[in-house]
Amino acid sequence: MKLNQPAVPDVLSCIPNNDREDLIHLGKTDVFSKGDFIFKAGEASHHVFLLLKGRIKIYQSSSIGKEAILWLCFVGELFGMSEASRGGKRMVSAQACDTSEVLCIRKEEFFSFLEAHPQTSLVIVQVLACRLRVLSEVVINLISDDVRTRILKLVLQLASRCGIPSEIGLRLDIALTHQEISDMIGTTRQTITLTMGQLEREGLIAIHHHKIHIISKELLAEVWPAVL
Amino acid sequence: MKLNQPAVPDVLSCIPNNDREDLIHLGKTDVFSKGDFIFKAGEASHHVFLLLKGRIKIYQSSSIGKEAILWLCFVGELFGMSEASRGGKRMVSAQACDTSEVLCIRKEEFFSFLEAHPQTSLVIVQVLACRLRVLSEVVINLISDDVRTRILKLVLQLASRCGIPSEIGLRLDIALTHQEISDMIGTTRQTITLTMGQLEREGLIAIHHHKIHIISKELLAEVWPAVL
DNA sequence: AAATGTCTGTCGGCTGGCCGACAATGTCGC
DNA sequence: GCGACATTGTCGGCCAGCCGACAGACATTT
Repeated sequence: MKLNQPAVPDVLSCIPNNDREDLIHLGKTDVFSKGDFIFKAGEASHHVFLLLKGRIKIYQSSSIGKEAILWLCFVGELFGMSEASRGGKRMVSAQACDTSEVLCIRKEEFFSFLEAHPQTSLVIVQVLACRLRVLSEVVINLISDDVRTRILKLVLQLASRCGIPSEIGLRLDIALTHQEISDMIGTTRQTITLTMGQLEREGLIAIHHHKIHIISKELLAEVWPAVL
Repeated sequence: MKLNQPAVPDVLSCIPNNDREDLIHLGKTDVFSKGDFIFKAGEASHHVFLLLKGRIKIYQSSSIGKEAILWLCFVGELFGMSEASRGGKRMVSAQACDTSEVLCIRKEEFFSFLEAHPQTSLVIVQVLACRLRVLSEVVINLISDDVRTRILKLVLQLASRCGIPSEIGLRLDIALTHQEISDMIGTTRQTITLTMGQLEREGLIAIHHHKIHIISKELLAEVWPAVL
């Protein structure tokens, strides 16, 4: 199964302390409730966003109505930057998965901030590089793995970003619908229902209160090598 | 068909003039012949590379032996950066498609150069952002289009990067094998042979001397809207 | 010109996963 | 508690594209 989990730098905690203060004062905070859009594909891109609280999904819709979730954004991460850096229209949409607090920064201010803070610039380079690696991994998985494997890899990947120990193993601390999972690995809702059912029956994972638990020793060993 | 072709900033021509000089003096030039590896997956990543002449393909191999070509690198573009920024092993391989001249820069020197040249840093951010958009597009295409559409989109995409006018339409100025094409869109060599044959018979494209020519008015209109 | 390797063309069988359809089971607002 | 809506579970039919196999076409080397 061998997972190359690239460290995902969370911007806020990676930049120099005084830069952080300055950056936060650059924007104003907005609150979005579950389901609200921070921006939609097609809109002009004037801002860059920093997630202070909650969870955001970044996704792109295809011409035939399919949606691909390209990135789940956790606290401390920056988003909406790759389009803002070019200007022009948004290609992707950003939607709140939970009630979320977002710092909105005008792109002109953000980029002149970067120009004035070279160390933070380097952090941004690393963040983008990291996303690039993750997305490359998604491409490889799409072309070479079947759905079962893709689900397992997704679960492991998520575990390393938001897994918390529980009585029966490791719980992924986010509630996902089958539809969302399928949009993350490029398959259909029905296939997810089917395959996750199999994985559950095989004793690899369990679902409680809409959250995925990793319960097989083998899977746990991949995310948690230190403990076992 | 609607193609979102993001401008691909070629680093060399986008950075300030004096930065360019300095950057070039930072590294030493190496020559690779067709088929040579600039680096391979699994190696330690000590350098960042700038392509001065030729063409490089960046690809990743999966556990079951499939290869995904993630990026074709043209003159002026930087590569090997996203892994160098993290340190650790290469996840992808870089192989010369033609005889190529490459400027090799030690990563420490490169990143301290960036820190000292904030404007160039911003260009790098844009380059990465651009790759990210292209790769997102790849993901979307993989999950929602059939092979025929994926081939057409690839052809249009390549046309905008290396198309040159010819008597019968637009010629893509690179020789690609069917195997390479299939690695770029995530399918098999046989399917490419089959589908490209259909496209040729339909009069959309033509192959001469191993190079793809776009000959249908409709396709040309997508890459060349100004001319028609 | 023989030998060797790489690339293209073609075929048939097989199957993973898509699609539509429908029922059952939450879940939320009022 | 009761609709209204979102989510999950399940099934059968169907087909795009995978896989293996092999033959011919080129190109390169010796």
